[in-house]
Amino acid sequence: LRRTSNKDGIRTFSTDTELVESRRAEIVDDATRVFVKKGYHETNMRELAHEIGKSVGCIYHYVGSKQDILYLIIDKTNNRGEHWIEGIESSLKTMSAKKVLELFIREYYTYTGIKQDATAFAYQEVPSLERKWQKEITDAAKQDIEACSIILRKGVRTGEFKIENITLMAHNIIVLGHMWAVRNWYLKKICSLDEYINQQTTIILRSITS
Amino acid sequence: LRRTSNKDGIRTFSTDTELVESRRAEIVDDATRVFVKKGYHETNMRELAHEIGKSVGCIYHYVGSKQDILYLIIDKTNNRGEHWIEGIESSLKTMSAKKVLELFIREYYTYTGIKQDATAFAYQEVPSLERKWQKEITDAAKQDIEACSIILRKGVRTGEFKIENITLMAHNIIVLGHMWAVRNWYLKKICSLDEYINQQTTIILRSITS
Amino acid sequence: LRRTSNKDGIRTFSTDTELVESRRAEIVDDATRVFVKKGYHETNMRELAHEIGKSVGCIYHYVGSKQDILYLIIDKTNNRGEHWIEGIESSLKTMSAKKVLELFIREYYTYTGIKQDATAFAYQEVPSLERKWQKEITDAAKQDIEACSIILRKGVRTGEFKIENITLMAHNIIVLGHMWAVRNWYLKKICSLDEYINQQTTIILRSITS
Amino acid sequence: LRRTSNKDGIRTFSTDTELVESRRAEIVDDATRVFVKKGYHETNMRELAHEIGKSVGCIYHYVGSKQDILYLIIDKTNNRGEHWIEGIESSLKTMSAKKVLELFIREYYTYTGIKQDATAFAYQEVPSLERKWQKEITDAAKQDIEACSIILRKGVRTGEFKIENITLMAHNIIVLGHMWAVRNWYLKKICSLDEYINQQTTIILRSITS
DNA sequence: CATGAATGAGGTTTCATTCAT
DNA sequence: TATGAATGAAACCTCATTCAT
Repeated sequence: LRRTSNKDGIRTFSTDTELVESRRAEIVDDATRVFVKKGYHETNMRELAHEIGKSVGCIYHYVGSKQDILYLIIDKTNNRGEHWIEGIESSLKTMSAKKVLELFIREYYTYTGIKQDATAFAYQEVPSLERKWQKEITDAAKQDIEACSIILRKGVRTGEFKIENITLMAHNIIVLGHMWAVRNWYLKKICSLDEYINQQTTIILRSITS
Repeated sequence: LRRTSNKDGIRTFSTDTELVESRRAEIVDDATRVFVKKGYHETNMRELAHEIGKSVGCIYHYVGSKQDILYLIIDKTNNRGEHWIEGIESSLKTMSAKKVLELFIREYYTYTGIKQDATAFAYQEVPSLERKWQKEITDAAKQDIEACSIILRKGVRTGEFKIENITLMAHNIIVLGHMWAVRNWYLKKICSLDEYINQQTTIILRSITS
Repeated sequence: LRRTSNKDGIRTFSTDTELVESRRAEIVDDATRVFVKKGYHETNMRELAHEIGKSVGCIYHYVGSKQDILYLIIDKTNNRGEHWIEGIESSLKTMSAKKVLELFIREYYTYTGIKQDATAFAYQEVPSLERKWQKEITDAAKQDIEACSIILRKGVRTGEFKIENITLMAHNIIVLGHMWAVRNWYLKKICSLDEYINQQTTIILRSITS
Repeated sequence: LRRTSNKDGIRTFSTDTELVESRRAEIVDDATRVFVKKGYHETNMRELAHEIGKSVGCIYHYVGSKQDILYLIIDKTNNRGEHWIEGIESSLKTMSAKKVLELFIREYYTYTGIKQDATAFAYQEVPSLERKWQKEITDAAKQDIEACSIILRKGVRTGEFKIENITLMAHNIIVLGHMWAVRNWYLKKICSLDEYINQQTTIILRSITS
């Protein structure tokens, strides 16, 4: 049996693209749960298969290796950059930068909070991806910062914001969003996600409002 | 299997406490370098031994397992909480909270920056420690936040600062320090550590100055 | 590390009970041959796997450890107590104790003689089992002696035998059976198993016939 | 440092024969205790050294390898054959074979009983000696049987005994002596060594008295 | 002579991956 | 397509032995 190769560069047995997509979605979602709970390196394929209710063989029909699953999980937490940018650019036409920033923070932090496990997991496991994929992942990550930068730049241009280093500020905003997931073991004891969003928004705005 | 154990609960064959201390220090320092470069899970004990110029057997004289090394590395990046607190409390007697905070940020970020690799490594690998040790590590981590909180509380009391949620703010300050290490792949392209410290100090102060 | 375990408390990855039974039977039989020839401690798992024509991984599907194999081998030479007792009790209803004892000796010694290697091996290796299993093994061993005691007691009651210490005599009969295997390096030079059985029967009967 | 070689063919660093003898005696006696308790294969040299209050290096000054110690232990439980024979032959000149046999059994069983641990240990570990030494050990073991045979032969000649197979009978007598040690886990619950000797003597004599 | 730190080959066991069914 | 038994390379760790002190 020859293995075919799809656009992700991840091998499959099946050529039925739709089936591959749907099975992969199942595998990735379930594996995220399992890996987050037990750890990627600490979970072997037999356990994974058992936990997600599939056979080892079945998994390998839709995915070329264990690391492929890791890649798919991490990739899924990241590939939103373009998505944000589109929305932001149109919003900026009708709203103040401050308003757009508030909305962006709420949306981004909520989104990250929903995918909390996967986000925390990504922080942890990116370094064990092959270098080739690390590049893809970090490129995607840069898009989030770029999206945020667009808002900040606009605000500075309109005089709403006063920011010394826009990229650094955008970076701060993005990583503080991630921290809800990464440091949830600490933060969940001091506030809810909603409070976190409100309070961080206040803090951020105070530090950039001119 | 008679092995003595020292205060860390980490097994060793040697009873010469001083030798154990010094050999462990060597192992931990060298292993940090190797693990950071190649990854903890991706480096096997033979490679590690070769890279650090010791034999496998020699390593296992001073350490009970591979994970013990991981623990010692992570522990070393964390056990400073009490240290900060002492200095802070005495400084607060003679300086303004603002001044102490500036000094604290500079010191903490510099310290974290020097141990950049170990700090980033800790973020990545804490989840693969046994639960027992995770507790120890997170307890130590809380002390850093507590140290910072002391300064913020004082500033609020003296009216220098205006802060809605002190713990959250302290948490922000601490994690932004860590981010220099964790996100160095991105940040090093936009500023130096010194610039990072200066700019973050400005941002933080703007967001809390009353 | 999810592994199911069957009634023996010996771990396996398979849930197919029948397959487990049959593969274990193969492993135990073949391993007995190999261990007897090369020694348990002197044979490593790679060699064992090679000699029995299975892969190392395959062995570990059906058995949790090397010592499990040792236990299964030793257990197999022992778990017959109940079996004997049944037959003995029914025989004693229709035959004289002397006749039953003669038959028992012949059967027991023949059985032990067939499993010569395993019997000798058990004498040698029981001490290297964990204490928990040593108990199981010695309990099983006691049943053989009990089986023999039943015959002797009956004979004493009917006046056929005159025995000072029935348990000791039963013990003698059983261990002299084992000795064919354990001391075969010596005994095989002086008689055949058949001669051994006949002559020991004569000796035993002379010492207990009233 | 070259290693010299003494008459046993066991290497030493020291050429001071007397010191070697006395240190070896200490090592062998203490090691017997340790190996009997924890098992030969289950005790490593570090543990052994610790338990017998010597350093690893010190042991290796007087003994060439771990197996050498095993050999010396086993050898010590066996090399008595000639000793018995001498005494027996002179006794037979003045006493009846029956009387000499009684004395022999008492002495041999007592001697074996005193060295119970070493005797049991020898049964267990002979197979893990190199073939060359196994030969030496079994040759020594044969001398015990030969010693006993001399008595039986004399008794048959004088008409005191009636024995079908003298060697087998001698073998029985010897191994029943060993069994006190080997099966002590069972026998100690049913009689004392003294009772064991008395009762076995009775049983043996009943089976050979004409 | 005595010590015990150091060595590294080799032990047992795990586990990603394959492939016959 | 789906299964899970089988594979064997490679992981972690042990331990008999050496040798500088």
